Parts: sequence; C-alpha cells; structure tokens
Amino acid sequence: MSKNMQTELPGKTVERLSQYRRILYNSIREGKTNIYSHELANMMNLTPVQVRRDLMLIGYSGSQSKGYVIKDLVELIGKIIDSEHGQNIIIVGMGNLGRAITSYFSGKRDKLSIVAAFDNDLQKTDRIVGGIPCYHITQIKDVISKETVNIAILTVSPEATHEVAKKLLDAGIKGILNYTSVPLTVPEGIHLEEYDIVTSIEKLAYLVK
Amino acid sequence: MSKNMQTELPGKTVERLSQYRRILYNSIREGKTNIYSHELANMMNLTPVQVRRDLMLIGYSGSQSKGYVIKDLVELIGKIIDSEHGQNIIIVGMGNLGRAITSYFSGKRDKLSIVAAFDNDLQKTDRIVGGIPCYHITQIKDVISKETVNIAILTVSPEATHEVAKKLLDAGIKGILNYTSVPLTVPEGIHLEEYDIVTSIEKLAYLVK
DNA sequence: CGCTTGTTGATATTCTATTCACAATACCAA
DNA sequence: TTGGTATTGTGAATAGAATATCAACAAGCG
Repeated sequence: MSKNMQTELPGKTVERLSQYRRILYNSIREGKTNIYSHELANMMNLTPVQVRRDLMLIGYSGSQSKGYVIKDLVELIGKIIDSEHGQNIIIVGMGNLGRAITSYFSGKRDKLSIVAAFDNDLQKTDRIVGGIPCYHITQIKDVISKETVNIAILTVSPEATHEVAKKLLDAGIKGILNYTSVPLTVPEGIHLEEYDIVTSIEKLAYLVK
Repeated sequence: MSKNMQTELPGKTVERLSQYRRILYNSIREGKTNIYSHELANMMNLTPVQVRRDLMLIGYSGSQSKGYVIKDLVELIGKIIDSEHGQNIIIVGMGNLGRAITSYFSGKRDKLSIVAAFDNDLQKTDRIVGGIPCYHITQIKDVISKETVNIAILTVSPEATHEVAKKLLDAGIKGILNYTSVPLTVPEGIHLEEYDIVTSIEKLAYLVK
C-alpha cells in the first residue's frame, strides 16, 4: 500500500488535481484514453514537470510510451480528493453571487452536493431557488444537523458576515469558504478559505500597471 | 527616495496591501488615527510579524510608541498599488456572476472603474445593467479602444471562454481575470489571474475530509 | 535615574513550491 | 541489433512565503 494515501498533499497540488480531473473528463468525452504530461500541461498552462511531480505525489505511474491512462488517473484522483460517502454543502446568502455558484455547481460533482441555501430576505425563503430549497437564516442550525452538512459557502453582505459565521460555527460546521470582503477568524480545527474578488481585481491592476 | 517603489513586490503582499487598505478605511471611519501591527493582524487573521514585514517591504516606518499612522499608510498603499491616472475595466458575461461582481465593485474604488459590460444575450445588450452600459460581445474591440481599457473580467460560459479570450487579446487587453472553469493561456507580457470556484470548493472538501 | 513594558525593524530560519538536470525506459526505424 | 527519439520519475537546486528571534528604542513609573 502506498504511503501517499495518508500523507498531506501540498495545497496547490490539491487544487491542480481538481482541475486535472475536470480536464480529463473532457478528454474522455473526446474519446482519448491516454495522455502525456506535456499535453495535460499545455491544457492547464503548466510545465510537464509540474504535472509529473503532482502525479508522483499521489503515487500514480504512467508508461514511457503511452503516457497516463486517463480513466485510471481520474479514478485515483477521486480516491484522493473525494470523500467516500460524499459531502453536503450549504450556501448562505442567495444574492447574485450565491445564485451564480449554485448554478455553476449543480450536478457537476456527484460526491459534493449543495443541499440547502439560506437568506434573510423573506421573498426568497421557503421556496426552491435554482433547484435548491432556500430557508431563512434562522434555520441554519436545524438544517445543518438534520442534513449532516460540514461545509458552508458564505456569500452574504459584509455587515452580516460575522454574525452568520458565528451561527455556522455554533452549528458545528467544519469548513467555510468565505466570499465576502470581510476577513474571518475561526478556531483551531476549522478550515477556512477566503477569496476576495476586489482584492484579486486590485492585484491584477497592480500587475498591469 | 526608497528603492521599493520599483522593485517587484511579492504577489501575496500585494493582495494583503489591498486588504489592509480596506480595513484601514473602516478604522478611519471609526475615528482611529494610529494602529499597531497586532491590531491590524487581528483584524486580518495574520500575525503581527507578517504585517510588519509587508509594511517594511513597501518602505513604511511606524513609531514604537504610536504604531502606524493610518492616513499616511493608506496613502502610501495607494501610491503603490493604484495607477496614477486610474484604470478602466470591462466585464464580459453578465450572468449572475458578472452582475455580482459589478454590484460588489461599483463605486468602491475610485482609481478603478468598470466602464462597460458585454453579453451575447440580446435581451441584456444595448441598455444599462447594474449602472453599467451593456453591449453585445461583437462590440468589444470598439469599446476597448475607445475607452482605453486594459483589464477584463471574464465571466462567460465555459463554451465561450476561448473565443472571447481571443477577442480580448486581439483588442489589446493587458490583463485578464478569468472566472470561468476553463484554463487559459496568454502570450508573454499579458497578465492572467485565474480563479475557479469549483476548485476552491473541492479543495475545501479535501481539507475537511 | 534605572527598570519594565510594549513596540518596531531586521535578520535568520524553516517550510512550501517550482524548476533543473538527468538516469532509466520504451519504442521505432534502418 | 543498434542508434535515435520521446517519454517518465526523481534527486538536487532554487525561489518564494511564512515564522521565529532579537536588538534598539520610546514611554511610564517607582
């Protein structure tokens, strides 16, 4: 048995694995069965070495003549990054961004499903929005425990961010993806990923300058 | 004269500068005039050392007793990351994500403005959407040259991504912020930042697992 | 004055990520 | 069989970021 199944993978590698898989699905759809590191690298704007290194880290071996077997590779990536029984996600804040993510995501990944949405606008609550039941924010705790959700995507207004984050933590959430412009702090053991759109625009503006 | 004005700043530092500034605006609004590294660090979920090192890199010095002068710091960050005469941005794809970004952004930064939006849906084009004139995608080249735009935010469907990216490059755009799930490659000298929502969700799911 | 506290600025260290360089292998063509 | 080409796998070097550590300094206080 490989030593890699338990070892921590570098964060960047995990991100790339997710993208390799998506690209490989496309290749399968086009009828390809094998792929070389440089092909995959081209499609993702990386170097072949980087691709090979990533695949090495997850313990996958290709052949010098045929490259990598796409089907096997996709399967292995699934073993590594998917959770066996699947994971439930909620999305808090059904503004434009919340709806965008929902529609992006719905039906794309079979091991991950967005099971509920929340908002504080009564016009949106207690009905189906984008195929997902939308509840009022006061019901977060109930739904989280009933559906065994451990991941939440935060797309609420800046003003509401701290209050909602607290609710999520109280309800026992294990990971938060924060798309608001307000930085959060979470206790030890909770995973937090922050992504701020304004920051990324300003960064690009700096680079272009 | 400091040597830092020209030297390349680390990417992560640039991102944090953008966020420092936004937080500092809030502090000013609350009447604060000075701030210590540990205060700023707490607000951003960083260590004080990290804050001081960032400020060191941009050549700003505080005082041991009073910390940093917020007003001066904000001004210096502006000098570093803003472009003197301002920059114009367009947003291509006015789906939920495009509209979300537009409303997030409008009026927030005075040196950066979203001057136009594009879509291929005739229902949306040739009218004002979210305060911004929305044109049909065929008019990209005209508008870019007329308004001297050098940054584009891409929020179109996966299918349209490559074609639209090509149009942008042809029109002479200098920086692309790619929010589609399709990786792009750009020629030397063009800046590209990619951010893929599905990837970030899968990464979080891996961490939580 | 001398001692204590809290802060900055800077250097050194550790950790993470990427790239370089090349051995080993498989295939093909002559 | 042999030489040539294209590929993978990986140790070593390098680059990029985060963290630890500490001297120097300012202010308050006995």
